[in-house]
Amino acid sequence: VTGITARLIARLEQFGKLSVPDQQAIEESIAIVRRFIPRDDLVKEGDLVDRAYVITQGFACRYKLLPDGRRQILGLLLPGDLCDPRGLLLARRDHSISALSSVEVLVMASEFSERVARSVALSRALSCYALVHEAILREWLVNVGHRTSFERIGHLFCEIYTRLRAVGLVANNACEVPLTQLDIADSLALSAVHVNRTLMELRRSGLLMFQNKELLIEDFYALAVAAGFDDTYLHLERGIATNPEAVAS
Amino acid sequence: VTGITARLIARLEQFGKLSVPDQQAIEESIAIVRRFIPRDDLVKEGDLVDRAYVITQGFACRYKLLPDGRRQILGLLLPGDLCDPRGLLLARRDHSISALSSVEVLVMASEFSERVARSVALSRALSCYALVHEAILREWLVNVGHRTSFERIGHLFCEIYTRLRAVGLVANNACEVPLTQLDIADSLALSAVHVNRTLMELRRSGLLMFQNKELLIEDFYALAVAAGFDDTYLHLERGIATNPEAVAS
DNA sequence: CGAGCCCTTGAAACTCGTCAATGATCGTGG
DNA sequence: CCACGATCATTGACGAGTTTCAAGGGCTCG
Repeated sequence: VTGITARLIARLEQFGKLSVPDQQAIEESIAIVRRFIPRDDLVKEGDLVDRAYVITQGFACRYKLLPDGRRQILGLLLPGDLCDPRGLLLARRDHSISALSSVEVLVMASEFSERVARSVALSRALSCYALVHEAILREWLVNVGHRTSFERIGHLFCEIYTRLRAVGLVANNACEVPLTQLDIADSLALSAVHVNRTLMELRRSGLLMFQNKELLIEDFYALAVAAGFDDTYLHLERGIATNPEAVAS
Repeated sequence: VTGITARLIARLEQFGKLSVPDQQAIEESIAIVRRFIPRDDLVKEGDLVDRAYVITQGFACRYKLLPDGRRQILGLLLPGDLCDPRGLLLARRDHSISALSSVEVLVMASEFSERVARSVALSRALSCYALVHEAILREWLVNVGHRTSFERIGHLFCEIYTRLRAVGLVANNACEVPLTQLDIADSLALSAVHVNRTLMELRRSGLLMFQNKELLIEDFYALAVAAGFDDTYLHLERGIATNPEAVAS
């Protein structure tokens, strides 16, 4: 648990130094651990939003269900991701969150939001954090809107790979990606059938392997080029990630 | 100008009462007026982000250009919209903003962000505001991903109509929408040719008229049903828009 | 009066979705 | 221990929605 909070703090400090009390606010706010199985909803649409939480294991996703029963996945929540720290600001959530694999989360105490409000640095860091996720959402719109199925899948895997690498979950050019082909299809607005075919095409082209929930990318650069992936939108670089002038202020 | 700030304050107060000093912080932060002609960039990708501003007249959009020259519009900025109040938090912007019609904006003074940081209520209101725009972005993803061209265009017009109505720019079931068919195409990830054809289909079906930058919706409810539009994601209702528990805290 | 932008229309090509059926794997209970 | 249902991956054939290419016309503005 300490490892997770340390990592989370490091991640938030990417956007500006946090004081010791700020760091304590995070550490002391961790209340309980909850576990979910695949397809379990962590939060349902229409729920009164409640606590913030941190994903510690597994993949989850934000999604909306359409009247015809189809599902659009709106974004992935990976280990280390902080969920809805400001979520409690809006009355009703307009989408749901569910587990894609078995998932473990750390639920933050309800005082957390008050402590955040009291700290300028913490508020600022969480706003930055939210901005990054908004940037990811924008990139997904571009992905779904303007890329071929081949590029879309490649791009999604580039994003996952890069985000997992940032939290130390990539080894030997490989990482665990517990997504079904249907999950990928719903993320990219493709049919599962077409994802299957395109996945084989990607494998044949040698750009990636994806089997048994294991993603292997031999030559990341080659895949990135083929998929039009540019990691700027993930705002991962420490130091470059924040506007120096804003930090100074 | 006072009308605009009054409206902006009212809009932010949707998310919680603002004190008199908070309101003054907004009023006194307005620095200069700038004007842009269509296709002018207000902010370019890669720019060091700078000031916040308010659109007072015209339509602008966030967009990304793809390597092949195609453009994906990521969201519309309508009169009354506040732009990037937290924008200066991230070092480099990952997208551009340009004028779609002739546009007039009020640029906020650079102290604005400092004054926001000092006020808990203002920070909170701006976070809510950002959350609403994120919700709109999510709905766009659903729109592009899972709806037919007929529904997509209908949905976009429903959103524009509803947002303009909220700022008093709808009269006699009509409003000015200075978008070209190409703008619509780039917003919805369709070709301009197909937008043209679908627009005629919409007109023939009697659901809407769109000619000479003028949008007319006789029976909004009928269009909303046909397009699968549900305005929840715009979080417009005053009072219902915020979580009472969070307000209390 | 010409240039540029926008709207309109037609025909052909293609990507991708739908429908349908088969296998593979796995956990559960009989 | 095996049968069963469930979930997921795979494959083929067909059809539909959209894109692309191409060309023409209307409008505005310099």
